[in-house]
Amino acid sequence: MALILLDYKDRRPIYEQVKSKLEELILLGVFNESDPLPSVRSLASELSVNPNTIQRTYTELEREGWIVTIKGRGSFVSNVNVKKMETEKNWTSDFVKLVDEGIKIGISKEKMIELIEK
Amino acid sequence: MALILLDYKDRRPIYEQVKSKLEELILLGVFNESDPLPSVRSLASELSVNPNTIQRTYTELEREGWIVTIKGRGSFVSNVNVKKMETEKNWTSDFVKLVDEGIKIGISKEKMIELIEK
Amino acid sequence: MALILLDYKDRRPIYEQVKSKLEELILLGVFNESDPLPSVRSLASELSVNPNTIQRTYTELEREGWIVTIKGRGSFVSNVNVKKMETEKNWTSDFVKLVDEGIKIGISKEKMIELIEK
Amino acid sequence: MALILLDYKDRRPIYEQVKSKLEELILLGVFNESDPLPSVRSLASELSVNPNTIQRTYTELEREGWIVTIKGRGSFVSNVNVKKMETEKNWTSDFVKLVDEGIKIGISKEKMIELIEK
DNA sequence: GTGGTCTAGACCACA
DNA sequence: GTGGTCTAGACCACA
Repeated sequence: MALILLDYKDRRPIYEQVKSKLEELILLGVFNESDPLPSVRSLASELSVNPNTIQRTYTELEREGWIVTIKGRGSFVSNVNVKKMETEKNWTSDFVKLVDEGIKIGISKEKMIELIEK
Repeated sequence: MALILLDYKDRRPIYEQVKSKLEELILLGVFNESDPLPSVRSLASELSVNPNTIQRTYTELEREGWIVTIKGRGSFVSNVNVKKMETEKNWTSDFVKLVDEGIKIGISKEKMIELIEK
Repeated sequence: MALILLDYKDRRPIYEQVKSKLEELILLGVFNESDPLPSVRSLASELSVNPNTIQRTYTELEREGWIVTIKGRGSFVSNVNVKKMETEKNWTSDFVKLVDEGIKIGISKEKMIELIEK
Repeated sequence: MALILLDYKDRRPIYEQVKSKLEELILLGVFNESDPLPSVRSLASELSVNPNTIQRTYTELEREGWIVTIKGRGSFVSNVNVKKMETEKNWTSDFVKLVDEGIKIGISKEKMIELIEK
């Protein structure tokens, strides 16, 4: 089973879809620190997209510190814990803000919890 | 006790701060359908801002269907239930989206519920 | 065949629907000057509505000079020509205004004529 | 020659007169998609009105999708074709309604066409 | 009294 | 330079 599926209805560019899918896989521990990512060419052919598109994904992932690329060797996951904490902190801040807003407009905590458990 | 307090750390314009405060008060039932809102001038003097600023708040609230204004008479709350449903629907949609995203990056439902109950 | 048909989808009050139907019938010459209108009761029962509703229609028609009511005799069409001219004048003024506006927004006279002849 | 002339006999507020004049100019193709509109301040001084008045005109034009405003850059015409279709549709609907009403009160199609060609 | 519009002019953010 | 917000204060229509 493929780990990455492109979504035709998603209006973001492909390189960005692939980028956020890879970030998710790293955060979920499917790829761990120092694990090699698939090569640009192999991932491109698996998804039937142009290698340039995947190249762009990898370049951006490296720029943001998710992976390191070693010439002639490949790309490897890096800084998992830093990234995990960063992402979790941002999400938590958004979540708390939205919960506060919900309370202000009269939505009960029970209703919120129900929405989560559903 | 004043119902509305301006927050100088809030970077939104004053007319918008007052607007969202009034929306909250309507959603929470502090102002009910057909209740008169304070007049433009009286609210302006209570908050020590220019009447034009409050005028703008009321114009936008009317445009969005929160209140109806009768010339020479004043402004009155309108459509409370419609607005309640609209606002709740939008909030719920945002919330569900954020919860999904949280799950994707590995945040447990327990952690989310904890953030709500805190 | 009944001359007046109520329209369920019309959101105006019944007395007003009947009123404008009667005005049309007078303007079109179905009822001529001095002709008697149906009695309040007979028209009410024909349309299956409350006589008070038709009473209101007739009161308003009299107030605006379309008919005269003679106690014990009934209601009669009056001032047909005055009303014809008034109505035509108002309609023409609206029409000319709308045509001007159409030209301003780039609608050709040919297009307008086509809309009429269709 | 000035493209916009204020009409002191027009009882609508200035900001609204200017607004509908600009809409006409866009519909007639005097301003095309992506064209810059005059800046708030320059149009205000050209018409000898307060910049706030023109500011209001531009804010409403943006809210209704006629223009897009880029802070520090200026305001630009947008969505010409969408707006053309919208406006034409509304006008046609009003026109057809008025023609129907005219027929009901006994005005001949010939008379209508004459009013248009005059 | 109420809201609606407008002027004159300041100050801010963005580019 | 551009637009966005705000103050201070006038004058109008409506009731």
